[in-house]
Amino acid sequence: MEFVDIVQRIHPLKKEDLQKLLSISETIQVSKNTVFIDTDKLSKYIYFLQEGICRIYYHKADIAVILAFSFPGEAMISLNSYIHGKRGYENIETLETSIMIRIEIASLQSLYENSTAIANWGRKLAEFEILKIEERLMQKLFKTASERYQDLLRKEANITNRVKLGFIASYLGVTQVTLSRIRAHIR
Amino acid sequence: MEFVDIVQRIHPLKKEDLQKLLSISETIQVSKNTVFIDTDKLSKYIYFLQEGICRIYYHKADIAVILAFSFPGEAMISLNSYIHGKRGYENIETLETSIMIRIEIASLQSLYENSTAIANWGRKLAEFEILKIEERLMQKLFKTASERYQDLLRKEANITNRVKLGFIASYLGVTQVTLSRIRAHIR
DNA sequence: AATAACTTTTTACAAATGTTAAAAAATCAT
DNA sequence: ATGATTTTTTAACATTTGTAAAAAGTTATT
Repeated sequence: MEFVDIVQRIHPLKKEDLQKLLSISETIQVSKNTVFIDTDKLSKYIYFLQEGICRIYYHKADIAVILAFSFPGEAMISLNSYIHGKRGYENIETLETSIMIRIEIASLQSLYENSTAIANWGRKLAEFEILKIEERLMQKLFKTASERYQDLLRKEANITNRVKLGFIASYLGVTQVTLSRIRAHIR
Repeated sequence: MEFVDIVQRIHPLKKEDLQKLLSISETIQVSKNTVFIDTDKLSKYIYFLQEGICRIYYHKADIAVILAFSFPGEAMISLNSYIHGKRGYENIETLETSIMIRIEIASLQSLYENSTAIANWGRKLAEFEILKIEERLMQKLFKTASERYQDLLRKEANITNRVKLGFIASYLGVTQVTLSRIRAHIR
């Protein structure tokens, strides 16, 4: 998906404002298994995934718990860095070599202060992030691991070929043994 | 907490912009056990709780699952109404007679279009909501029901006098039987 | 092709939570 | 205050999920 389309889908901008956003964005390639947003570090950038797949995870004691996978078109940020300019909690890692657009948060924020349209774009960006997280929470509250596994397959049919089952089990909030039982049961 | 303080804590506004916000807000009293945001209905307002306590809940099949309690100072909205202007999923009900400030969403949105400062206020409001939901999700992922119960007591020591345990169990995501076991174990 | 390293499934058993029902305790209304 | 209603706890049993270890399957490397 083109970055311009990702931007316009959030909140339509006139050429002039769009140009301002594009002028502070750059496309980068990140190789496989690279942690580009790191717990306890300040993240200077907001990223938009264009190609590839990433995992967002947190550390609980010594094990990693996967909160979500990111697919093309989605924004990826360290929430605490973006919102408070402080060190964050999430790790985000590429699971495949990925292409993404990054924007320096500081530059974006100065656009927010100087353009009503871009401030509203930033508002819609935040609002859509609310819906994304809300969706995750709802899924967690209302659906069984088995249902969530089947939802994931429906959304990304070949994810089991791209992401190992241990990661998917972590995302579902069950052990890999339980996921194996779910898989055995579905067939 | 005064509404002006709630507003300024989200994002400081100059007198002029603050005045615009105040001019479209009104204080209302809502009596106990009133559902003022209702599943499947469009909610025309955003609310800020000044006094009282509310529960945010969803219906799963025939039972209600409590997502959160709202305390003074917090915003309460039907997310889908606020963001998409469509019917929402959450129910919000007063558990005590409450005082709240309400603002018509449509009026607020026209302020967003015409004031950069208020657009940025709306952006910060959305960003803080992200953090609130993120916090809920994190608690759900990383903490046991027992830990979350103790966290709740630490935050609102007398909540067990104001909210029945069946509601607290629903919020914790366990049955009331399990909550009784937790309480018996803590003592 | 063979070995090593990693991933996934299976098994057996333990621990935690749910379900249902009943009893006990607390609260409310007259 | 007393009986009625609601809320909370306890008990017994069923079900689900976790833990640990072994087996089977897959992928990478020499």
